[in-house]
Amino acid sequence: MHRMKQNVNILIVDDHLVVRKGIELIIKDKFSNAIVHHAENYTEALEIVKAVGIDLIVLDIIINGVENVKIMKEIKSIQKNTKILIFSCHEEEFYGVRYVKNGADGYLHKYCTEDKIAEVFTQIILNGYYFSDNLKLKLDKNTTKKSKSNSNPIDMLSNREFEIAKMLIDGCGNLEIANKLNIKMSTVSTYKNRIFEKLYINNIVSLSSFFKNNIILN
Amino acid sequence: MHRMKQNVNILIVDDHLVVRKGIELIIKDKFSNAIVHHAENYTEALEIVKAVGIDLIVLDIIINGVENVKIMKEIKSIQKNTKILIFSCHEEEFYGVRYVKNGADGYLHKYCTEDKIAEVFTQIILNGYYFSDNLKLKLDKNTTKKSKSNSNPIDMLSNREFEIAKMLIDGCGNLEIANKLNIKMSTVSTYKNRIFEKLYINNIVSLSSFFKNNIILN
DNA sequence: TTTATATGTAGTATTTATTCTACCATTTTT
DNA sequence: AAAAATGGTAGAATAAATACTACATATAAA
Repeated sequence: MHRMKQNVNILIVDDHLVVRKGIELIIKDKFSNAIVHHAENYTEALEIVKAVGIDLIVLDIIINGVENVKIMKEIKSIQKNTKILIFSCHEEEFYGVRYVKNGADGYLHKYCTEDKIAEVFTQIILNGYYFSDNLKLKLDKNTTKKSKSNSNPIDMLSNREFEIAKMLIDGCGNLEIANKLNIKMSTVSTYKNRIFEKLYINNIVSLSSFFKNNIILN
Repeated sequence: MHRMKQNVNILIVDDHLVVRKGIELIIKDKFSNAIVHHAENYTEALEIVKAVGIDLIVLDIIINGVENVKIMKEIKSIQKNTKILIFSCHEEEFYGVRYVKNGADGYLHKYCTEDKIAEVFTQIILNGYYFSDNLKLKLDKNTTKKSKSNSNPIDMLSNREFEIAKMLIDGCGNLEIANKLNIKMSTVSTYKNRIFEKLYINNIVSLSSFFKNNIILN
């Protein structure tokens, strides 16, 4: 049977002071036993993780940043029991699976109530994780399939998919790509869909920033 | 000579609870005479403006929001002395001129220190405005010379074009945009063309990197 | 105060993109 | 070895995007 530790060390990582303050206020209000630490960037965050025994990290994610994944791994390698809660203003629907697969123990949208925050924090501290029902479902689907989750998601693209992804990023339209590669446009569409599915994205802007942040272009 | 009113009514408009809480905490800490109101959307905000004499509104600009400019005008039409401070996580470099030209009395980045917040709030309450040096410069250029040539090309976009550009960057499709803005898809296409022409580009990836590259990070 | 330009908006015809299904040849798993 | 994915490819129907034209109104220029 679980019991809440006497003191819970919580680290809030967010580059906006007001957000940190806001989270802190809510946490302190609900958990009298919480010790709240602040970090406004990943470097600072890692220093604190190294110095203090952090139970829960509230992490703001930079969309499509490779840093996100990297930092989660670093955190876990320093203190494998530290729980990571992604607290983002981006839709769980699109990013949840990817982050959980890469080490997050929970995903919470910034647009949520005070009570939700309390609930999620309690759950993640007591049970070690918190996933919405929707996210649970998606994770199930995804786990049954074999996953190369540890590596770069872009590695999951086949050669042809990769080739087409690059052309899309270059601003080529489907028809143009079809002509250049001597395949049908519908085929290009099929690839496009598969690429988007594999990377959990849904538009070309995301694709391009995804690639840029992973420095794989060319 | 100015003197701080006995009570200052401040309205914080932001869809994220944590942000509102954070701002409130800082404000209350610095201004004992502040009465803080919350609104999580524009409808709520307008109701409060109508009901209470608001001195200062802290307004989050919602990217892709139709409402940004419109709401500022509505606020001013209800209470022309209400000061509007844009408090955004988006670069002033990018949005500042546009919002100030449309009614904002100040622009502050969410990424700022507690002291900066205090300074800006004080200034805007006492003097009625706050602009960074950089923003002042840009505003001058934009007012005296009408040459839009040496300023940011993005400023050449009309409000509507700008609005649509942002939505495109966010990955919205034409139809989606048309529905959100209650206009025809062909109209969106027209805008898209004009945007591309004005910026000498021809695809959305370029558009997004165009915008990103025009953001001067602090 | 005309004139010209910019802006917000559509209609329609046409071009492109997407969806959904499907096929076959490799790989991988079981 | 048999079963299940993966990867490369389309066809056809449908949906979405674009080009081009057009027309008020607002705004700036002459």
